[in-house]
Amino acid sequence: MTQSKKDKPPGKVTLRDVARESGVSVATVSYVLNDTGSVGEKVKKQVRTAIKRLGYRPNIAAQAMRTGRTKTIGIILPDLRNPFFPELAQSVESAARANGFAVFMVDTQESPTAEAEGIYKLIQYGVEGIVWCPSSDKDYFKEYNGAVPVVVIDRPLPDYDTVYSDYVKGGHLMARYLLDQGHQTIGLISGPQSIESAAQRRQGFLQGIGDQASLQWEVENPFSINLCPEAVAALLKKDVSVVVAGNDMIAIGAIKLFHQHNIKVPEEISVVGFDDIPWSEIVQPALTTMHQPIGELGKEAVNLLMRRIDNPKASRKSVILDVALVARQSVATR
Amino acid sequence: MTQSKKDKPPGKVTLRDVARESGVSVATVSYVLNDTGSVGEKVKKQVRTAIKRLGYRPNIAAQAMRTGRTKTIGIILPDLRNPFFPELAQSVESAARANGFAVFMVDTQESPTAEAEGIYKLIQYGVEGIVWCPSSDKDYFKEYNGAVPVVVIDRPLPDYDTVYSDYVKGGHLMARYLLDQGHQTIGLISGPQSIESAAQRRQGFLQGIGDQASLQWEVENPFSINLCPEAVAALLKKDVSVVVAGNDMIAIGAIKLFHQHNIKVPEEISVVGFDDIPWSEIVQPALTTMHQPIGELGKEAVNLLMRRIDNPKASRKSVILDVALVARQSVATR
DNA sequence: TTATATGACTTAATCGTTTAAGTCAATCTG
DNA sequence: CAGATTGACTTAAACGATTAAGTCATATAA
Repeated sequence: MTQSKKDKPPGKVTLRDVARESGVSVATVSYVLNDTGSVGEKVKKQVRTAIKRLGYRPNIAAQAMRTGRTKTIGIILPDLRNPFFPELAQSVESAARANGFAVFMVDTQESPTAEAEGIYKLIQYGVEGIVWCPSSDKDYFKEYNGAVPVVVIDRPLPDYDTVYSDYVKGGHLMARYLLDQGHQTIGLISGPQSIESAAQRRQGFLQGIGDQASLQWEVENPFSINLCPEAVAALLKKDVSVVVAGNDMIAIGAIKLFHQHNIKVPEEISVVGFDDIPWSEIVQPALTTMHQPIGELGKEAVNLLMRRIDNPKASRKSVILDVALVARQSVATR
Repeated sequence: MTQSKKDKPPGKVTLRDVARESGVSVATVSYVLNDTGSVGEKVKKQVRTAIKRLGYRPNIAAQAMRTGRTKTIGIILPDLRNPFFPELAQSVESAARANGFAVFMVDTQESPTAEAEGIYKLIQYGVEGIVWCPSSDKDYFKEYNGAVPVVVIDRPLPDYDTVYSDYVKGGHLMARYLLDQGHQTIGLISGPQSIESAAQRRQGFLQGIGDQASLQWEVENPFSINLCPEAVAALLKKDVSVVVAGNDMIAIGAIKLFHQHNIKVPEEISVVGFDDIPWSEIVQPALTTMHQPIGELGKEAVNLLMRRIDNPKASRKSVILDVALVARQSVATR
């Protein structure tokens, strides 16, 4: 029993242990840890070496209970298998980490109940804020109103801090580009119009086109690689020179369909997407699309969240990020 | 001031509030909450309605401090942008949630320092266990030895519970398949041989081939879509009928390269991968590859972790999951 | 010189739970 | 009917940190 004190399981070293080791009170140790109070240089040194020697780490749960701050945030995502989200999650996590926060991830797998439960759980775990990518248009936070700071990503909801890309401009740019390339007949597969971001893309695009080209048909499709029968039927009419998809997933679905039917992209029909997900580079032909700064979105979301955590009654703020066309090989010049 | 008690911020309702509201002691409330101790039915009812009325939720930080259990685990990933990991993360998160655990995600972005820091942080946050996908072959847990249960995913490390796919069998199956398809000349781009999983794939494949076909060349490449110059040079020799890649990312890199050089896949050269990541379905031609049950991996990892959390001194256990060939269009019959 | 401020600590209350130990009536035992 | 048991609670001590308030020399001011 020579070292009865020392073989505590690591990570279970407490403030009290450090205090005993360095011969001062726990308060003093806490003061040097937080650099508050007033502590003499000599004692500071002693305490710090004791901390090193014992390998002390503050217990965050205890800290949280005392101060009410958990130094955690949550991120709620619809589906990590959708290639848009991993990058977002990554950027949120790294930005949070840079701010000294850890992040709870909840992937709702598009289930509304999971979304509601996830929010509930996160609040229970005491997160100081939540980055929320809504999977439906339901506002599950209403019932927890103000319980916790929230910033909404990718969907401009009226009651929250939000961050999203300039979809309207994106639509515009895409329209101009296609006109410049000489396209006159257009088919549009837009995303679910109940989703604000899908609606804005559509609106921006239509405005951009004006009466300079004709919209042959338009169908609505989920943001998915799987196309609804109406979309398939429309695509196979082959009466347009370019298909404009609500996002890259839909565009890739269209490319796959064309390939199955031996329709050459872009020689016979051009296809464009929106988002610039990683897939758009590896699909054949590589997809011309509108780049969204996904990483920036995450970073900005965390910024907004930190701002609101510091000042819960700050006025609502939205940040809108810029988009840019990336021309690859899925558009032909007419 | 009619409702001075009721407008506490939600989520800030405490046991004490419930106790006051229902006219019993906090202990009693705790007992009905945990269904321990002995409490009369009538009081139970009272307490429960008080809980409902006030919207009480236990404060996990406080619970954690008292019981030492945080009901959280961590997952450490090398890079969410690598399409292998989102699905894994998703399955881990949902399995954890099913067990009543929340999960901290840390994406190290392949940085060893981030990996070390992440582990450190997770322990500090008091996670009860960690699912670890090592990004290098460094064992950062050694220094925290036993501080926290760990299960290693995808890489069979000797000192931990591990879960991975049957890479050797996968290599075998792939070899047999290619032989069956009449391939005689093979080029191999294997993954980093310092990584156990890459080594096992290679070994299984080579064994499977035996002397029934000739290995024209072999190069080592990171698990990435970007090919090293040696790999590019080898591929462009066009002296093989099939290229066997260490994983799907490498395979897709090869397909891209062939496409750039107008080499037809699979007509001129066949390509196979390993993993069956989502990308392999959308690349052109769709990739023939070895399916790993990624979702199962995550689920099993959580199982192992729960087992070890319940019984920290259980004997080491590894689970090896089955693989299956999925034949798509990137292999031609000779 | 006496009062006062300052610096360097310590004491102890507190955060929201859990839980061992106590209390006290009602019930059971012999 | 006295003593032991049980059931239904309450009291209070933790858990590991933070921090307001207190103590007590020593330095400064008047």
